[in-house]
Order: sequence, then C-alpha cells, then structure tokens
Amino acid sequence: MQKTKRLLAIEKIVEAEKISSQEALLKKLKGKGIKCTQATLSRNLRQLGISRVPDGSGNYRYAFAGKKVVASEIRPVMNIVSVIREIVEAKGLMVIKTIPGNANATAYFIDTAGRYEIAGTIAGDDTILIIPRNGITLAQVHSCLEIILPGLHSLIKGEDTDKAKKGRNSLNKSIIKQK
Amino acid sequence: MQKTKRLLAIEKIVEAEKISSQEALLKKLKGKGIKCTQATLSRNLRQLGISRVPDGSGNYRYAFAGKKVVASEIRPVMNIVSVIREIVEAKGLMVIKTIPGNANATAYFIDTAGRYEIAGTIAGDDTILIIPRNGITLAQVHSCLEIILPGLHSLIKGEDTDKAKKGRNSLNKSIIKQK
DNA sequence: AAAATAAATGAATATATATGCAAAAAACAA
DNA sequence: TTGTTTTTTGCATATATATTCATTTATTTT
Repeated sequence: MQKTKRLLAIEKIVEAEKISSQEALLKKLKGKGIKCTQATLSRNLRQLGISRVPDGSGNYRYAFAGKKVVASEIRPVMNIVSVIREIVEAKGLMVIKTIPGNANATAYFIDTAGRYEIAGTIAGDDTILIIPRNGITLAQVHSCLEIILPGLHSLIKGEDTDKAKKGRNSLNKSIIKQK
Repeated sequence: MQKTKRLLAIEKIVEAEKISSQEALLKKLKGKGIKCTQATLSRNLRQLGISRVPDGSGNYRYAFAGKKVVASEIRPVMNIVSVIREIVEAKGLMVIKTIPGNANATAYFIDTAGRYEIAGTIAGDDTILIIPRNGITLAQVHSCLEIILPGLHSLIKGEDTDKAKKGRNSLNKSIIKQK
C-alpha cells in the first residue's frame, strides 16, 4: 500500500530533520521515490497529528503535536529491555513475554512512544500483545521496537528469531483468555 | 503596555477554548476589549509557541506546542462512551483505547451486551481488544458497538480522520440481524 | 527635552495550508 | 469475473497564516 509507506516515511523525515513547509517535505519524499501532492500531504499530516510549530528561534518546523514529547518525560525506567524474556510472532501479531509483573510497565512505555506502526498493546501480568496497524509487517514492528527500545534485538537475538518462527503454534496459550 | 496584556489574554483563551483560526481568536480578543490585527496575532502566537495542531477528530485547534494535552483522571463512569479515547482497526481486530484504568469496566459492559458479532474481548488497563466472530466484518462490529454504545462512532480515528468528520451514514447497513 | 534607536503595529500582500470536487484506485460483493 | 461501493488522490481554489514595508509608539541616550 502506497499510503502506509508514505506515512511511515513522513514520520521518519519529520523526526529526523527540520522541515519548515509541506513543499519542503514534498521534495524530501520525492528524493526517496515517494511522490504525491501538497494536498495529500496536508491530509496525511493531519492524520499523523503532525503540525507546524514555532521552533523557538523565530522559525517554524513540523513536529508531532504533544505525545512524542511526553514519552521521553516518562523515562524513569532503569532498563526496560532487561525485563523482556521472549518475543513470539503469530497471525500478524506479536507477543512479548516479560518477567512477572512487568508487562504493564513495558506496554505503557511502548504505548507512549506513540509509534504509528503500532495500533495498540494489551498487557497482562507477564505478557504483552502488540497489534500492528494495517499494512504494517512484523518486520516493521521489529525495527520500530528497536527504535523505542535500543538493544532489544541483540538481547533477544539468540533464540528469538528462530524461536519466533518455530513457536507460532504456542501463541494462544498465554494471553487470549475470554471473559 | 498593550502587548503584554494581549499575550496573557491569548494564553488564557487558547488554554480554555478550542480556537481553530486566528480570525476566531481575534474575535474572542475583541470581546475582551483587546483588539489588534491578524498580523500581530500571528507574531504573538509564534512568540508564545502556540500553534495550530490537528485535534484528533479531523479538525484543528490552537495549542501550546509540545505541551501535553492532559487527559482526565480515572473517573467514575456515568457515560461509558466518555472514557473512550480512540478506536483503531487492524488485522481484522478492533482496538479500543480508554482513559487509564477503564478498559476492564468498558470491556465488561461490551461483553454483557451479549452481541453475537463479538466472540470475546480482552482488556488491559487502558486498551481493549475486540475479537470478532468468524465471518464478521469490522464494519459489522462497528454497527453493533454503535448500538451498545450510542455516540461511539464519532470517536473513530482509525485509518482516516476524514471518515470521522463525514460520519458513517452507511453504518446500519451491515448490522447482523438477530431474531 | 530633543534626538536617536528600538519595538510594535496595521495594511497589503506573499506564502502556506486545507478542502470541494471529480477522477482513479482499491476493496468488496455478487 | 463484473459491477458496486469505499478510499485515496490530484487539481484548482478557498482559506488561513506569515511577512514586507511604512508608520507609529515606546525606550534610551545625550
């Protein structure tokens, strides 16, 4: 899907560079082989919650309104990565196991990062379900998590990649309990 | 000096009300006996770090850039719909975000409505996952939720905010008929 | 106090952004 | 498949915002 790709690219560019107009962003996108018109960009930015804000030095730049900033404030965590035990992928979803009692805090951290790729998370005591947005692959979720929680990949590396593939069938046992 | 007074007034108005354009703000100011032109307002807003940001429901409002729009506390629920923040559809599932601590109560409410369309729900602290029965589309779940929780559809954020703006007049088409 | 300098403002306008509408593309249904 | 509906998009344009320039108002200097 072209739109999803564009939304992700917009997010990335806006986070990385100081963009001061939609026209400028348009060019950056074109540089990455993504093209659309200013009209579409305007719509996409609204959808992403990105807007043109004063940058404090008399100019303007595009930035996420609010939530991204908040995430960094909520950082009193020692090292979240260290409580993660295992990652399993299945049915287009991702399941993260933590040491007992840490699922909520971890999920909250992921939530507040406000990544577009992630539609939402649900946490029990030691398990988190990550639901990717439509059009987002698990690989994309992976790299997005790596951004939020640097070192995640390496920590899990040993068993995870293979295990994730193997373990597909064991997915449901943990979290999906019906009321 | 006139300027200081105006800056303070602007701050106050922007925090208290949903202002969607400088022209609108201009009128509010005039109502308070403060008058200036849009040009001056533009300069003042930049100075204050206030900008026009997407409000999450397809419109725009002026707000301090980066400042968190604090959601209300966990409140005893009179109206369940009021604790719902956002609805996102993904992977054939539906994710409902509530204000913290309210997911369980809301999920319970949905469960006990006993709709056929919904196979089950899982709730964390502020997120609910709704699992539709096999063969049920998200549109059908939507319609069904709208019945359980009237007024819900206006909160739908999902893939496109334009949708929320226009409203779904086709909502009821897809409702499963029960006897 | 007058002269000099800086800051603030409005009018007009340039720039930038949002949106109505028709067409194209994509998703769905039959 | 083919027809039907929904979603996405570009174009043209309306709307909204920023800025230039000339003028006024405040502040500082002598």
